[in-house]
Amino acid sequence: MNIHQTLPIYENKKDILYLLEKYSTLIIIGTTGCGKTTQIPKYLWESGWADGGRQIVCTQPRRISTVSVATRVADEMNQSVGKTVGYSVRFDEQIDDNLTRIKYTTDGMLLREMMLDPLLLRYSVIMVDEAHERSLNTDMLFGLLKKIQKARFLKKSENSRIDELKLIISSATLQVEQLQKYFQNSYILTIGKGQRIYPVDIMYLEEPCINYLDKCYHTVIDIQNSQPPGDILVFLTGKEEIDTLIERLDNFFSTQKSKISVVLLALYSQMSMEKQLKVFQQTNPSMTRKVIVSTNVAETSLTIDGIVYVVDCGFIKIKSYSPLEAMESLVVVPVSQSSANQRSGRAGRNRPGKCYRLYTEDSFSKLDHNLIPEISRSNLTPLILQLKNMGIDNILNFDFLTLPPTNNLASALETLYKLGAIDDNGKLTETGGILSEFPLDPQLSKVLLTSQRFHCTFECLIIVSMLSLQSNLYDIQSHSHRKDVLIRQGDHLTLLNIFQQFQQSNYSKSWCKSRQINYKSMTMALKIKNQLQAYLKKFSIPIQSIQDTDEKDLTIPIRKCIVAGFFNNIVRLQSDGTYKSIGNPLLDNLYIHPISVLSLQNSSPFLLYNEILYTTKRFIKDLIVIEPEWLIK
DNA sequence: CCTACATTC
Repeated sequence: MNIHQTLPIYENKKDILYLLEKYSTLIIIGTTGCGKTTQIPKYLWESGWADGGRQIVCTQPRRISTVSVATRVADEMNQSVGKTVGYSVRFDEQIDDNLTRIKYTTDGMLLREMMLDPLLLRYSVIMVDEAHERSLNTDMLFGLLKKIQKARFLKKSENSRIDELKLIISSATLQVEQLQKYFQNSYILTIGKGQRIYPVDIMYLEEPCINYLDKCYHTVIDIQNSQPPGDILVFLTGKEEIDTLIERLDNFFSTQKSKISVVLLALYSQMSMEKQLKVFQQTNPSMTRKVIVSTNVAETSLTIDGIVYVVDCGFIKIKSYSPLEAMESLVVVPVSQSSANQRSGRAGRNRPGKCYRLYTEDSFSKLDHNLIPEISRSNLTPLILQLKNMGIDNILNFDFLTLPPTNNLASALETLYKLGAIDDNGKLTETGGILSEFPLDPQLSKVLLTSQRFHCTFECLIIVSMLSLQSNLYDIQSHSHRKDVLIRQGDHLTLLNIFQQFQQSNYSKSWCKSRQINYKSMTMALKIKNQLQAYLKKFSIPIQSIQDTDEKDLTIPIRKCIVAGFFNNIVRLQSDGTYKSIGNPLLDNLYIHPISVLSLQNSSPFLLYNEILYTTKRFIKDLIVIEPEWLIK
């Protein structure tokens, strides 16, 4: 028997093909490992869905899984990836325009494609995978795909060359009634459990615990002292908790003698690749026991073999957005039932396992089934600009699976209006059209676009690339490691200097390391810069440097461009030494974050910030000094 | 003086 025929999905092959002929949308429920992601596109290809130059596309929420699944499917077909099976993610593409019939891509990439080909006519079937995660891009895809499906259905009657668009929505959880109602003429198909999943014993606390970090500590020690060999995966909410637990466990185990020694490993996405890979290194289970203390990365993004015990603290750190303060922040909230189940499932990949939930069974039953979708707790400015680009003028009428809070929609529209991206009627302007094409936050695109007028595109391109990094630039906060790169006039100019010196060092890893600058972040900034450069060329924007002008203070034009994008983020010095927003009365008592170069010495009456952090105080960071008269425009 | 989940174009 062929190995692929042992996957549970094989039994459903005929059903899937039949149901897809009959219904417009097929909703497939199947657990991880059931083979839906790898096998369904292949079945469709075999049965002719990619004939006549058409393609089958399958979207993923993440880059890594997109590349790895495409590679695996190509491998199963004894081909290299980029022939019949290809992938397309940002910065990396393996597609042959003539040969590729099955394409894996990120949902963000498919959204980009829609801007060029609004009906996505090359695709006969679009499969949206991991729909239960409800990522921002997945939710946006839902609304747009539904619209495309309708439009193609209507056009089909007038133009025989246009095909109906078939959708497959695949989800790991059972809560799909909402999806079935949402997609017309849809059908739910449940696929048998993955054969490779073993049973996991779930243990709850008798009494709720006060300090879950403490409870984690004792639970790990108990497992080590009383349970047979097998690695442990602990879920916590963030880096600091992880480091604390590891330190405490290290102190304990270093004084203990036992037959099986313990290896303590942290896991979070900010870590360097080398450190992450340690988690995957095989150890001899009769000699050592790995204890991996992780954030949510291990719940969805990374899968580690050999885990037998899972310890679940019951909490998760998520993004939350306040439109009134125009501020995103992170909050710790109880996990959802589906997250908890996903976490416990990590214990049963290789053999039966155990999961210790550090809360009571009663608390579990009271948890929400799913978290609030990301679209309801995000800044929607970029998303709405993209919708406007696709001709969706009335955002309130857009068919969101979950309608985001009206406040978030309103504040996004207001920002777009102030940026000049939409007009009084809410229609996309010419500027807005250009802004939406850049793979950037609209405010950053605006800085870049404005730089043409001030002849400093070369400098702004670098600053914008550095600002659009989502991860930490500095490994250690202290300035003392970076004295030679700091520019006292502001953080943006420091970012520019860091990038240029990094380039002069020939992109040296050790140059970064000796200054405690994150190398991963710097290489990402370089990739972003190169990509943006291509877009500038597309819009015929020359990359002029301010150095080539006869400007006296070279920083003034650069600072003016930043104001053009971030005019909402201006603060004024008050008599007590704190800053207050000039536009938003809610933003008061703001302190300069110690990581800013302006924390070293500053008494400027007006500053512009790029970020507010709400920790012990409200801190503003990524700052430059500005002149109030620049604001009148 | 310092509280960064995870993603994506």
